[in-house]
Amino acid sequence: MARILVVEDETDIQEILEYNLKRDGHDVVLTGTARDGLRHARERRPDLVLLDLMLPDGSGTELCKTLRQDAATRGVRVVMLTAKGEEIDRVIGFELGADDYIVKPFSVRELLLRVQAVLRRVSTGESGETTQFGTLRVDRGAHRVWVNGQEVELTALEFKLLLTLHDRRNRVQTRDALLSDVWKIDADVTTRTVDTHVKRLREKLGAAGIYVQTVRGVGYRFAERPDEVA
Amino acid sequence: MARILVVEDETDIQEILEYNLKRDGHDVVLTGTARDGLRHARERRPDLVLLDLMLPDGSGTELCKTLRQDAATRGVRVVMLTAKGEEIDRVIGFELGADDYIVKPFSVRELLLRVQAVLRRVSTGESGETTQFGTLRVDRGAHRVWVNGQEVELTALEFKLLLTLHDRRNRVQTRDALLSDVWKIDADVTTRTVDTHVKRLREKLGAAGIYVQTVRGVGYRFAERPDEVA
DNA sequence: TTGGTTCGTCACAAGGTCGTCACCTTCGCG
DNA sequence: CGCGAAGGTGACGACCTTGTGACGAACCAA
Repeated sequence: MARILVVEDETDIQEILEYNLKRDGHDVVLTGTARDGLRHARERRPDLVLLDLMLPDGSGTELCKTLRQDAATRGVRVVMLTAKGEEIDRVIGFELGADDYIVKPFSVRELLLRVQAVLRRVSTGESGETTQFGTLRVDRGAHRVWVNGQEVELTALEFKLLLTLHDRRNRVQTRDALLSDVWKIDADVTTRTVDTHVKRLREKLGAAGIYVQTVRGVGYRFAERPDEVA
Repeated sequence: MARILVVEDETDIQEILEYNLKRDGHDVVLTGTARDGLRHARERRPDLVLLDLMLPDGSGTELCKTLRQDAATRGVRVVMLTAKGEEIDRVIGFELGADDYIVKPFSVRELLLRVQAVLRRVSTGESGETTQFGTLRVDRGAHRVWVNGQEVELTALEFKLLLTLHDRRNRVQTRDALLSDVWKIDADVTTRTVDTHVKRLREKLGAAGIYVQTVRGVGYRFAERPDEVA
């Protein structure tokens, strides 16, 4: 189905990834170091690299950056794996050019779904960096947002909130889910905080604010139109 | 909030789990053997199974595998409980498709957080969450409903009621069964409340309201045609 | 330090939701 | 047909949820 390179030093995680990815019909190669990872990536040009943030011989972020810049690995998709609490978040991950970002411990299902999603974007030619959604354009890497071509200034938190909603569009997100995905692990905030930031986000998005929909008694949903067909 | 099956032979752990999960608003059933666990899982279709690795009548890994393969328990989430030192089985647990694992002795807080996280993925993770039933289309993830392509706005409670009826379609649900499945655990309401909400649901579903059928003296049934029997 | 920005919380108001009740309609049965 | 019971219906009030503006703490750059 796709060629996937796993760069991860913990052998049990390696095994889990190998077993499940192969079961999903992928062609899997395992490496435990950044050096081997880069070599394999250049030689084999995998479709996707699953990349641990913490590696024995260097950080995964460096490798990620290299993969992005190296001509030999142009077009390779990168999904970062990070342990909870590591000083990186979604936004930083995206700045490095990662296509997605998964926090350990992760559910196997979730991982497979994300991998599928990234691969799907590859095959449909959708860019990993910027996405157009209705009148809204988002550039993850540059951290910029436009509504009808007009740039909108968002704070880091608002941007992250928008990304999270956008990435799970057409799915209701409970306030708790948003809190755990957008806010820091140790953040001690109430669910009402989400409301306030949703309000500010809508405000800044202007006309595109209607994409952020309230599902009363449940949470928020990002969708194009009220009657959109799922 | 969710139906949780605990398969664990140590009674003190059982008690801790039961107490805390119930306090979190979950509906909890306890079993101590793999056999009972499987039976309950098939009958009750819990949202989540908390599964001890070491059971008196067989390993939890076997049960996990069975739960994954059995059509009657499709979609059930599994969280494995393992004693320290059973590290090897951690990998096996993931390979078998467990959604998470927790090492004993665990902090109650951590357990509850993990359970929450896994349950949240249930409602947001799965793809292909829309089902077509006659003229009715339901998207669980987005919390949206269409009748003949026209979106219908349901409240959280109405939506849950519809899902519950739909999931047990062609089978009569007594008012009491609906109350315990749809309403909060501590809800103190009369069975007539169900009637009222069925009425509101039918009203909003319009033409598709005929799917919600009254079985006089018993309860309600969700079916395509009035004479359909399961 | 100072000034500006960002963010979390609060209180309030508007409106939505839900449980109940009284009354009406329908059904099953003789 | 008439009766009683079960279920449908409409209305209402209590409660809950969310949007909103304001405020102060924390942070940061100059």
